[in-house]
Amino acid sequence: MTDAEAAEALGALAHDHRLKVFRLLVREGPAGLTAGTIARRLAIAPSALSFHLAALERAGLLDSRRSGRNVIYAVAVDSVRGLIGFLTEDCCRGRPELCGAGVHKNGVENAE
Amino acid sequence: MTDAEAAEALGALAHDHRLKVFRLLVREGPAGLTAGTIARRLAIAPSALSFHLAALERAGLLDSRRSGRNVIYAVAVDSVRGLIGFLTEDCCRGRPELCGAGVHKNGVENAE
DNA sequence: TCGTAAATTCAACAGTTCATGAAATATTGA
DNA sequence: TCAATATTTCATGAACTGTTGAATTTACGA
Repeated sequence: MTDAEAAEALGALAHDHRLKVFRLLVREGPAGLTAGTIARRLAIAPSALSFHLAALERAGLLDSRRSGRNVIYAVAVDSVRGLIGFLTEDCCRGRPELCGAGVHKNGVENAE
Repeated sequence: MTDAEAAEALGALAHDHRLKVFRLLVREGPAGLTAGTIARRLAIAPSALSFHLAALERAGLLDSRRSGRNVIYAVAVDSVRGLIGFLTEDCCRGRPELCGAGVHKNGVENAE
């Protein structure tokens, strides 16, 4: 992943409507939702939603597939994992104890 | 974390210079680097860097502290973790097997 | 083939963001 | 206090982004 690709993905998420769409689709998982369902649930005008879905898809965060008259959008799981890995790459120069990362390895999370 | 806070943080990361600054500081960990060092390493004009550091700090992604004539910037570890958690919250409605999340629990990562 | 539904595209406008370089502020040591 | 160093602030203009509603495209069923 290049800096430019990561910046595009982050920019795609950096908008209230798109972030809500993204989080809604994260919850749905690979099954996804139709554009119409998303528009109704989030009360976003169809043309605005289409604009935002296109931005998320262009950034690689969503995949779409047609199903009859509907278009189903779903989160692109691998891209999201790639983006998160990119952000935390080589954290603390490989000494995760410096920032408390890595506590997941024994299944214990910080209380918060 | 609210949608607006998350969107601000993501927007702060959605720029080539700021993303490079952030990733550099992730590598350095809590020790951080001075503004001047960052400017030199990334070849960014001081005034532009200051603008970008301020955006990252305003978004809660960096902390700063003064040390003599220098200002040291370091990644705000907890905020970053909070942001990532926010993005993946309730992933696949709690069935991580649907998207392959959770494989970390046994220490095995997807080959990629 | 029509009519309807679902989604996308388009153009215009308002608002926001960013690079630049000059000026200002903060800190140190002579 | 003065000069030097580190950093920030500010004004400008160019480029980009998001909203709106109308028009268009695609698919389905009668």
